[in-house]
Amino acid sequence: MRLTTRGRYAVTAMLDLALHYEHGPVALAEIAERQGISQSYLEQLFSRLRKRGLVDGTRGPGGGYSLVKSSDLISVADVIDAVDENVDATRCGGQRNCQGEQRCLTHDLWEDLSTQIRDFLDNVSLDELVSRRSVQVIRQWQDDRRDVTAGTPFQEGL
Amino acid sequence: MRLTTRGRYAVTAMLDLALHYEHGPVALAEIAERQGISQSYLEQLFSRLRKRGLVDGTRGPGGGYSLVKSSDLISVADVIDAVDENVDATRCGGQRNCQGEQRCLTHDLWEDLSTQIRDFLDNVSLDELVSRRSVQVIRQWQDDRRDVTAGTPFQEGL
DNA sequence: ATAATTACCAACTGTTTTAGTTGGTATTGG
DNA sequence: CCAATACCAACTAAAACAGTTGGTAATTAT
Repeated sequence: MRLTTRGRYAVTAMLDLALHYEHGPVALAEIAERQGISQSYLEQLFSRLRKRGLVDGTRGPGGGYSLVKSSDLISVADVIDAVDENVDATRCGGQRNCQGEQRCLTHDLWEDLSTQIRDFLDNVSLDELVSRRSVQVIRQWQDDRRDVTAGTPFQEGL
Repeated sequence: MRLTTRGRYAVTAMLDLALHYEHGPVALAEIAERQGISQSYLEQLFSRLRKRGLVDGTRGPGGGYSLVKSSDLISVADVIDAVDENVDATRCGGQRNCQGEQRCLTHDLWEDLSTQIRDFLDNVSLDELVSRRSVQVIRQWQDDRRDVTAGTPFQEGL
């Protein structure tokens, strides 16, 4: 399992969606503003998320994205997998037997670690993240801020 | 804790060193040949490893690198830390409080995961890797191959 | 002394990935 | 019809990665 910043972006965006999709679809522009991620970069991420059947897009005014499954059925690992589908065929990127007859010395080590990471992320659902207090605090902050200073983004965290 | 391919290279090289340093210092040329890593790239990695006090270089013919501490006192996490010292100040790269007042939504998640990974890698010593059967098998293969086809590298695994 | 062997060092290079931009088309609600 | 949205492909700037080049310094063997 690869861990990239793109994966982190995707999880953040999906969590934002999980936090706001009760009132209908959420526009990417909203997520982009709240989370400080470029909208067209989000488009690329959501294109992959949609192809993996995690989200559903509806066009037109009032449109946006919504979750296909309920948030307790989507794990963080699901999101990362959807977005990091790229496979690094050249090197021993983790899940690959390095070359012809031989494996690299530390192959098993990285495979063990990868399993460990996957186990961890498989067992964290979006729903669980939503219910964390630390998340709720930030949600409140972000939602309030948006009401006051709509259209003036300055923060750009993950 | 960041996981990069550079870290993997470093761990592989350090493991090679742990496997061969009994007969005195090991030249980078040897490690480069056995593990299929470019020698000057290894130089860069060992420069960092030396500054962290993990290895010691001796110049001149018969020279090379040796471990400063015994291999059971060097963890995989030590090696990775030495080599990935670079800090990503701009984004929430893991150990950083993302911006002024606010943290990113998933900050705690990544911090938890990072702790998990560190716990894992802290508890794997080079010595433990040396004693793994999978490592011994590859070691045998690599050492044999070198005796026969010295100077003809074709494999380039991690 | 000299030559060979090694570490050590800094600057440069090609490739890939990342994050973002630009400029569109398609669909839909008001 | 118009505005808002998703959807799409091609391009771009910057960074990271892996490696190269061209050295200097120290040490051993001859």
